[in-house]
Amino acid sequence: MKRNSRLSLALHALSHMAYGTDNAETSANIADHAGTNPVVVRRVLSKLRRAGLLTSERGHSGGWRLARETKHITLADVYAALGERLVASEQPMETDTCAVERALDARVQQIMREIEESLVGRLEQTTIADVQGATRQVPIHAH
Amino acid sequence: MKRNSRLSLALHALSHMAYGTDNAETSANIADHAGTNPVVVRRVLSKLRRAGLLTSERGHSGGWRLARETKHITLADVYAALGERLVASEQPMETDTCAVERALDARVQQIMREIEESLVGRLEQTTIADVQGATRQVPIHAH
DNA sequence: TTTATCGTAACAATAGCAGTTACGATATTT
DNA sequence: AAATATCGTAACTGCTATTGTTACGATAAA
Repeated sequence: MKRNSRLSLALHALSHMAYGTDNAETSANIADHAGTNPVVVRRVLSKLRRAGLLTSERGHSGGWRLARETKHITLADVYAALGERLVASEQPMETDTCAVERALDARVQQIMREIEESLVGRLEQTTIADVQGATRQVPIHAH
Repeated sequence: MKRNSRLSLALHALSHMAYGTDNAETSANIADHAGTNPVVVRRVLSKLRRAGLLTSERGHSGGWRLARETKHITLADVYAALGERLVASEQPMETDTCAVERALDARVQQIMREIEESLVGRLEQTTIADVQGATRQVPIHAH
């Protein structure tokens, strides 16, 4: 995995869990399928848990479960849960520059925020159910 | 500067140059105003030059000039010139996984590409002239 | 009691990127 | 011609974010 791995890992994991039987998915299992490490999976999914998108159970036969139907989880939910800001970033304004530069800086940051908002708007239009989409009818088998 | 520094530096520099007199802007000058280093500026602006967004002249009294009017440079032009891919990334598909996983992977990547496209669509809606926008009437002075 | 699992801390390895120095190439100015 | 200013670019350093990994305690089922 490389860039945007958290977001794509999250989407991967959520979609994968949606296939699942009643059993909870373990982070080891998810990590296997996503080609990464159980701890990395737990790191990412724990953010989704804090945001109420899924639940986890400790102990023997524990694991992860979706907290809602896939069609009620949007990519914007996931994006927010991860705290991602792909476009805008929170930069404290420089105070030692002249007025023109400060104004220009503020304007650039405002534009970036507007584009970030528009990205989030787009993410709201897609759900995890949509991500499953075309793959949903593929028969389930033991991996 | 920190995240998305290349994009925001590019916007900063382009907007700044649009204020300019007939004289070319030097990378040292731009770097000063953007709070960074001349080499960093040249690194970023040379990509914009290769994309035909601006020109540069070497030698005494050389520097950078816009190649077009600001209203004919969109943020999508800049984004493409920089080769940025904020959402999607070109990941070679894993070949050693099972069919379900491959299908899911492909689907996630497709979704990311669609969102990337939608981001670019949004960027096409804004020009450098728009970035100047509210700051344009601020009087020019010697910095 | 054993086993499987999450939760989390700590650390190592990596990658990407900004910053910096240096210097050649080039063009203007004097 | 010489001096000067500027870009173009390579090479290197340092920083930061991220992923990978190990370890271990807490917890719950078998």
